[in-house]
Amino acid sequence: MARYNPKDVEPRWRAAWARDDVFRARNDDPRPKYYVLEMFPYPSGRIHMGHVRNYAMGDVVARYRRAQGYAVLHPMGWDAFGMPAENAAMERGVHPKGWTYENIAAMREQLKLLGLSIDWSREFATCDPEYYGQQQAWFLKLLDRGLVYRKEATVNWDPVDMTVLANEQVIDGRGWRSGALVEKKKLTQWFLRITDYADDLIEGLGSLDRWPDKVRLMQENWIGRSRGLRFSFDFAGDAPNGFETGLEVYTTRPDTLFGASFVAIAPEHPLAAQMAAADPKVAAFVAECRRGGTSEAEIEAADKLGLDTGLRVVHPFVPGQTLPVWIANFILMDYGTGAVFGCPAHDQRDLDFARKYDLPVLPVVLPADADAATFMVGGDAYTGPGTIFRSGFMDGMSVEEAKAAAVDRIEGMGKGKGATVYRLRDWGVSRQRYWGCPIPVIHCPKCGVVPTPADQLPVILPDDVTFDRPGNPLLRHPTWRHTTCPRCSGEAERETDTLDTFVDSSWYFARFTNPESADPIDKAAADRWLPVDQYIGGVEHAVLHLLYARFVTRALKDEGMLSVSEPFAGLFTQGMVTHETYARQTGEWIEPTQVVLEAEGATRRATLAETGESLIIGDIEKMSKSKKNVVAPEEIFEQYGVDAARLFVMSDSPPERDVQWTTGGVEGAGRFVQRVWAEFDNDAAAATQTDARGDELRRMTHKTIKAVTESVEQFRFNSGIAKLYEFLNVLKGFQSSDGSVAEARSEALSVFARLIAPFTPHLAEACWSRIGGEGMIVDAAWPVFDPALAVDSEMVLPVQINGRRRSEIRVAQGAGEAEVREKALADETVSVHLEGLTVRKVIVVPGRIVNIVAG
RNA sequence: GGGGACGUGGCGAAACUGGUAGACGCAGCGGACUUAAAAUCCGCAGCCGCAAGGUGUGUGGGUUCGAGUCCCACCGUCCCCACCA
Repeated sequence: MARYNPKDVEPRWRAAWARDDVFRARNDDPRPKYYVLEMFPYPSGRIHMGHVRNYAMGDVVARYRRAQGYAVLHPMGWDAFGMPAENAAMERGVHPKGWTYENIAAMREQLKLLGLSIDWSREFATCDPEYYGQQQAWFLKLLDRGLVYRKEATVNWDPVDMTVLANEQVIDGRGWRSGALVEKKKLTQWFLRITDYADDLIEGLGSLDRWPDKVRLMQENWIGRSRGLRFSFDFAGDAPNGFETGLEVYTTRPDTLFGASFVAIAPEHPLAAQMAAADPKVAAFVAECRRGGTSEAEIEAADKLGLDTGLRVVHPFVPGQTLPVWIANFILMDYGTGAVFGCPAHDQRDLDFARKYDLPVLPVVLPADADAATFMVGGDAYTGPGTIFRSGFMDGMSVEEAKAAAVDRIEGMGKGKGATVYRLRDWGVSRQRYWGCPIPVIHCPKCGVVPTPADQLPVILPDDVTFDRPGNPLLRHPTWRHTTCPRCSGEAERETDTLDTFVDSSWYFARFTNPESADPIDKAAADRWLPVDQYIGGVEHAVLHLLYARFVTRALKDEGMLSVSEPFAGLFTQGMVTHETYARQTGEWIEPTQVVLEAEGATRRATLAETGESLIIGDIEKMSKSKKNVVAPEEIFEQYGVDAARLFVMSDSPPERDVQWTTGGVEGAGRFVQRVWAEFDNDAAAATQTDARGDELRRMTHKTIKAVTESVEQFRFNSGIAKLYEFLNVLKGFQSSDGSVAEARSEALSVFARLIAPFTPHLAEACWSRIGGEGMIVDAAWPVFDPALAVDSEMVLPVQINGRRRSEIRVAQGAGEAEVREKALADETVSVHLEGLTVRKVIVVPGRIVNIVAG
């Protein structure tokens, strides 16, 4: 018997799959389709364990569906534009293009080692002109439809990457890549009108029943729909210039209008700007507000600041009552109208502000158990339900009734309208970077913004650029941006901004259906394959990529290029690969490969291999270079084999949860691979008769088929793998030398090989070949579960007395309740425990349990 | 501040719609093989107890014949959003 040598066996099977081109998906394949996709990687140059886990999971699904007879599309590509390539260019003087394609080549080789069932013929990178040129084509169609526009806006400026960031890319006031504090800057930028689809994007979530609730909720919160009232206050006395129709505010609490004691506007509000121009005191205040940062800590610490403008507005419901207009630092210009009315009694921010500046606090919502005469608001605003009081026509109404009544009244007065407001902003897609898809428009001094004519696409990035200075290389290229206007043939300039790389990844799944198409999307191919049946990736894209992709899919559908609204019918968000960290007493991180671990009972010790120096065992964290807790996949493949690595990252934790990489764990997986092979290699078929022992094995076989199938269907790979371990342990007890089980055993081996094939495909091929399976296992059908063969003839029922397990009885399958009851009461151990007690009740749950209630 | 998820052995974790808690793996312990070690194989193992038995799924209550699972309160950890009117 030879030891199984993955280094020898695995490459052979990969070569065999490639030789037969087994994973190529054909658009004219008549079988039902199944599209499996994992979020495509950024070509950093090296794969890491996170990739191994992500792509192994997708491969399990793809191979399982293939075995079930689906026409499976499982493609791979590269999310290849972006900052790291430019950083490399600046740091090491390499060209982003060369750097990127070299990384792709290196990573492709590493990914291929994984033995994934990928159709490599469809591979592309988003930085291929054939891809981004098509992106430019649909971008111009959206421009034509008015879904793309240009405006001056205050944007998030990352001073390190020297580019604009979308709101989604600002985390706690810092750039998501650079970590630099983001600044506010006014720039003319390109936007995609995602807000046009805000409602539809929320509605659509309802149909995504195979998405995690968490992600749907995050998207819903991100879009942030709120219903309220938009209305205008008239000014008392002369209205400022441009505000003749009043000061417009937005509120979700029109029911509290009688409790209003001030109106506040944002420091960036046009009215504030106008007053600042005339009054240095106002100007100074506005400047002070602008200084505050936007990070969490700064907002937490920031005091409410306000300045009374001296202007007053008229209360819409109370004749003669006026309210002061303040400029306040806590009002956001880009939400609602940038102005609110303050009702301190029922809003905490308004209350804090009112207490600071000594403004009236007027309760108008009375909690159920409070007394109207004595109810007061102290330091906490009351935001709960209740009855409206001190509010004229709304008195006695509930909060909800009053909201509707106030909206009706304001609408009747012609002062405003019920309105829906979203937190979601339009998607700013301009990036002042080189390594991205050029925005295909031309700026003509006479004609304005002119789309690049279709026959001049793609607008290709020039290769001859320099990175010796920060900023956008396209802007300082000597010739690239100079062109002629397609309309008037006069001198004109190309747009030098490039598109946010999230645009690239918002439609690649559609391009995979026919990457060769002369149009952006081959509609027939897209109709054939979309939506993606199972999409797999990290939860960090819950609101970025996944929201953008849903939006672009809708926009392209409205353009007639796609038929689906939702690109991903099923979504799975997988957890990360983590590793324990080790550090010297000095705090210096130490790589796992240099650490020796020992255990004494429950105590674990780590020492430095070289010196024996005692190390600190730190937290378990996501593998990262900075903590030095990374394990290189290639070294693991070399040492234990690809299958062992794939098996381990899926076996130890539920797929949605983080998995902790341990040497012991992967060694265990490697041992299992060896034991599986030994079991197959040992097998020598003998006689073929089957008896009770054979039936017992057959029952186990069919129970395992059921369990593993369900595990794969429900993304519980860890449980499925555990069942396979168990199956192997049982199988060992049924050797072919025991002639009576030979037939059942050969069925068991055949089933085992096919069940494990999605997880450890190389090993499965070797086993299949060893038992003389027909063809390759990639083409073998998934085993079929036969319930009749899984039924035990006898079963063991636990017997409880007063809910405590005391004994167990053996009964025939399907035994009647009376028989079970009788047998339970007759049981010897049961009688002992029942001594001195009276049986009051016996509960028999068929096939489950017996509980005797006695006292 | 708002929203959400989760708390099970030394560790990662199982447990279908309420029905034998801890499957499977890691680490551990014992044994076989070996001159020895490694590897491999066989076995033990929640905790307390020699045993009988007791006890046990973050804490405290509740519903139920029966609760890891359902309900209430609390404690803790993690994630998302955040001066969003």
